[in-house]
Amino acid sequence: MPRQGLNKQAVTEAATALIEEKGIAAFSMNELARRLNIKTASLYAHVKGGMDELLSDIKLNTISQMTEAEMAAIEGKEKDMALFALAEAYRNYAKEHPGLYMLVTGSQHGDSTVLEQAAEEFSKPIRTVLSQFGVSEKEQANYERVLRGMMHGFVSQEECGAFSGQAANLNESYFLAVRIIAESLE
Amino acid sequence: MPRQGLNKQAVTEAATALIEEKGIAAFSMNELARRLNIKTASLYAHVKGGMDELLSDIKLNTISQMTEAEMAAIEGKEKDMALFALAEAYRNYAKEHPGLYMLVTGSQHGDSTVLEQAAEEFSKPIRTVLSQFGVSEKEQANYERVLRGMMHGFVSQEECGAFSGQAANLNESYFLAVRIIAESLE
DNA sequence: TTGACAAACTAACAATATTTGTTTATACTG
DNA sequence: CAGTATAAACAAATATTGTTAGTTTGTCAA
Repeated sequence: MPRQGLNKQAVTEAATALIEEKGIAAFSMNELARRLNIKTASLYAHVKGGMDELLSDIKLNTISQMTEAEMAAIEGKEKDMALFALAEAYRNYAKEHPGLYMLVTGSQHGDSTVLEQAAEEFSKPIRTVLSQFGVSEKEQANYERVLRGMMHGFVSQEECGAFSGQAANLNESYFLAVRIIAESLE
Repeated sequence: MPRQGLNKQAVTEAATALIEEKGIAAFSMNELARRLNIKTASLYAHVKGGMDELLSDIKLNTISQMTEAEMAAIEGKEKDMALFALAEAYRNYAKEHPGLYMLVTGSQHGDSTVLEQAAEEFSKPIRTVLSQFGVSEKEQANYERVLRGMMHGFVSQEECGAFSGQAANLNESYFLAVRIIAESLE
């Protein structure tokens, strides 16, 4: 009855905040509605596509923010410096927004349209950096996969606690991973 | 009424087969029961811990099989040859059992006990290979993370379709990734 | 003031995992 | 062979999920 005048954007922002706080596993339409002080069914007035549309929107927003942070990080830098800055920005975003990062990189639902648009935007900073090295177009495509695989693999395993061994700190390991790629690019 | 005499192992195998065929997203206790021609509630007679226990068991089995395949692949090989064989075996297993691989590497549920045992077993083939190179204990821990991150990141992104770009084939890209690490190890 | 729009509600459905209590087929025992 | 015990399978019910349809009711504009 109080009627607070929600709209799609407010709902999406609340959902994003919820995922950031509690993680993707704890997210549910019920929890989101409770957070907004409305009944669960009322959510569908604002986000007609339901949970799928909601999560797709959040994914797209997240990808935009992440690439934006990466582009800002590499701005004005060249070759090695740009590469290290990119890798650091990538990992930092994942660590600062673990829930959102997991949502974006979690494969499950085949939102082919979302995924395709995402793949395009996602690789822009990487291509920007790699184009500064003197490698062929074909080699650049290879290195894009190598770099992306490396960054995602390291970050996702770090986040889910797979790197438990205490020896050697994680920053050092990640730095080594990027340095290996940098050296190979010359 | 027919009474077919199921046991826990048979249920686990059926669940594994279901995940292999339809993928982890399509798995449910209902679907599993239908497959076994029993009612859903009857499953709990065999697997008392419910779905969690069932999936944990499958995860552990999968990890064992995967490491077994890797150990077999590197058997008798040295240094570079062992490294390439390990990387190939890792990727092959993931491609042959995409559903199981996703189940194991999907982070969500914090089965801390399962995860810890998994992490130990999972890294055994990697440590076996890396110990053949003349690097310090500490450097070896770094390279373990690098290699694991690389393999998982590449394979998981390949599997969820993130490597859409047509230029350069995926085998070549993966080979490059491993070669970069191999060269750095010398 | 009145009307219209839409925000929010109630009620209901289907599908999920799971628990409890009951039947009953099978295997073992006297 | 008869009888009993074990447990395989069941039916019924509960608590969550996400979601749809229909209804009430603020709120804003005419």
